[in-house]
Amino acid sequence: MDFREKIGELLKKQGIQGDIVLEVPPQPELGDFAFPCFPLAKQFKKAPNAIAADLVLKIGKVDFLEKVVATGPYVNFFVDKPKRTEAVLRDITKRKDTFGSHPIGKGKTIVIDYSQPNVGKPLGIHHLGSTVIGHSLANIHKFLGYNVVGVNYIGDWGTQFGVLLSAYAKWGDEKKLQADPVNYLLSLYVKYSAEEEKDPALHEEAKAWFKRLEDGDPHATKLWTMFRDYNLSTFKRVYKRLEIEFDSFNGEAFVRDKMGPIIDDVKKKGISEEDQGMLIVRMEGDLPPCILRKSDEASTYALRDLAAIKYRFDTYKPDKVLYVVAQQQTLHFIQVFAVAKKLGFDNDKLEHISFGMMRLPDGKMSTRKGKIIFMEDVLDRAVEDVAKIIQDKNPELKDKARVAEQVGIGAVFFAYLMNDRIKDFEFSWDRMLDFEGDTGPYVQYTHARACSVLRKAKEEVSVDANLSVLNAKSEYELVTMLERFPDIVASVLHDYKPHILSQYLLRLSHQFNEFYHDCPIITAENDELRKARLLLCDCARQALQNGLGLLGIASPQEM
RNA sequence: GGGCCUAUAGUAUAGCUUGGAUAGUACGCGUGGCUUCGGACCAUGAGACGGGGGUUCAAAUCCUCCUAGGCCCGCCA
Repeated sequence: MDFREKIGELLKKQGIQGDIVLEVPPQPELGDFAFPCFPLAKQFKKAPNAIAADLVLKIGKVDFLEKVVATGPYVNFFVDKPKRTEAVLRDITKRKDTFGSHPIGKGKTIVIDYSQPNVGKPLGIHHLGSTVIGHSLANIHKFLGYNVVGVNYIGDWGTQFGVLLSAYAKWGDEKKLQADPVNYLLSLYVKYSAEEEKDPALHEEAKAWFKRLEDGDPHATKLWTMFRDYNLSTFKRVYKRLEIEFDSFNGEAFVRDKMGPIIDDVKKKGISEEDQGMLIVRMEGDLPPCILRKSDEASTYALRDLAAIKYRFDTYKPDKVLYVVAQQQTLHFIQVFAVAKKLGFDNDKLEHISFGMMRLPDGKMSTRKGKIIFMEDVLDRAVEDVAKIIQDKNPELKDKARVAEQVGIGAVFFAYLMNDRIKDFEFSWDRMLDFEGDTGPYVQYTHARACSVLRKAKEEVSVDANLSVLNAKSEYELVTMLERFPDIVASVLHDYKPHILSQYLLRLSHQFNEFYHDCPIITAENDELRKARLLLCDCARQALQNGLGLLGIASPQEM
């Protein structure tokens, strides 16, 4: 039953023209849906209040509506609550894990490029944004029927490798490397960056090393392979912990043998030109040119991105390719997408999903300067803190370590995903390690609480319970909140903003807890009411679980 | 110098796409609630739309100028 649609038809019959936009009144007491009459004032040459009153009289009595009243300039519709409750809860019990999905992506393929850490540096907390946004967008697309290709475009090529190779040639120590490869490589990188500031010649040396690597020098290649393998295995360990799986780890190095055709093509199409030894493509307007090849003939990341675009179009035949990459690279993607268009790719399919900077209270993070917070350290501390709380509040809990992991990671993910991705994010331990109020653990707690009630009820939830007994305000408001879930999920993809779902889950949790406090479930005054409330409780539980899952967050049954 | 983004209580933020009723939430602060299903909870109070113009019956929301902050602007990614 779509009440919106039916009310729309009703208004059309009264001679209302154009798109009928129904609002939801700010207070539930005002009604379920509202029709503002302001825009009609000119057409009918009457005051909006009079028009509203008039419409109420004309509409009269309708079977699916409880009543229709004019409140000032608004026509407020009160729907038949039992019918609405019935429709919503039956849908959830029928759909279960798939509640909220609709197959709008069926037959479509989407490539999502996210996380993309750089080899030579450990995963830092600044990778959180791309990783969790990309992951949740991948989950939601899958949920809506898309064929999703999750690509982790590892930064395993480029001048930064020249830096590592050059540094290793100068100060390398194989024993230290083997003892702790990731941290050792990081220390080499940091040291080289510091020296480079004093002696610019080192920059040229690094570029030269990268050129050797790109030209296939066996020694450079051997070291590169070793460095890459060390890092990749630690990356994979972290992703496993985060329960994130990629379909492809094809990074920049993967496309290094696919750049030739791009060079040939830009030359053939005459869109490139040589400038001071570089190969560039001029942009329209005031945009700076896109550099494809440096004067030493080494590739740039723009060229590699173009090769990756060709590979992805050829291999996956995508309907859309999303680049979940920080806002700083906006210009880069404008340029690359523009060149892609000149090369004949449909660049409407390419979209940069940008997000704000992760910053420290005292400024920018900088791997070069060693100002970096490691992802694993944040996870460890979050999990550790959660473990203490569990020890304190629920010492009998089974599987404590696993639950602590789920809740700790849930807190970190949610802390990032709850806000609009476009805003800069100032990292603070307090923010990451907060488990009360508007947080991931609050939503998880609400879910666990619902599970607890269902467990203690010691009876199966009966799907044919009589729902007309659910008349309390908090019951009905929980139902209307649940009703919104499918639209919320779909709207995340409208702007690729997972925080819409996070915010919704907070509101749903608040609404559930209000219901929980107002309405005894197991100890309800009669059997009929208990069965109906158990069903409602189970439906809320299901929606919370589905929603958290889409954000990549676990829903433990106890915590 | 040019371009992109951001600005909402003490703090962190939602609402801006598609203008509409009393600007929502959390932390912190004040008050209250466990003989009832989990207090990682609930109820309640005080507290906010950067500034100026404009459009409109109506602006946090649209336009414009200004201010402040962040990011980017040919051989890093």
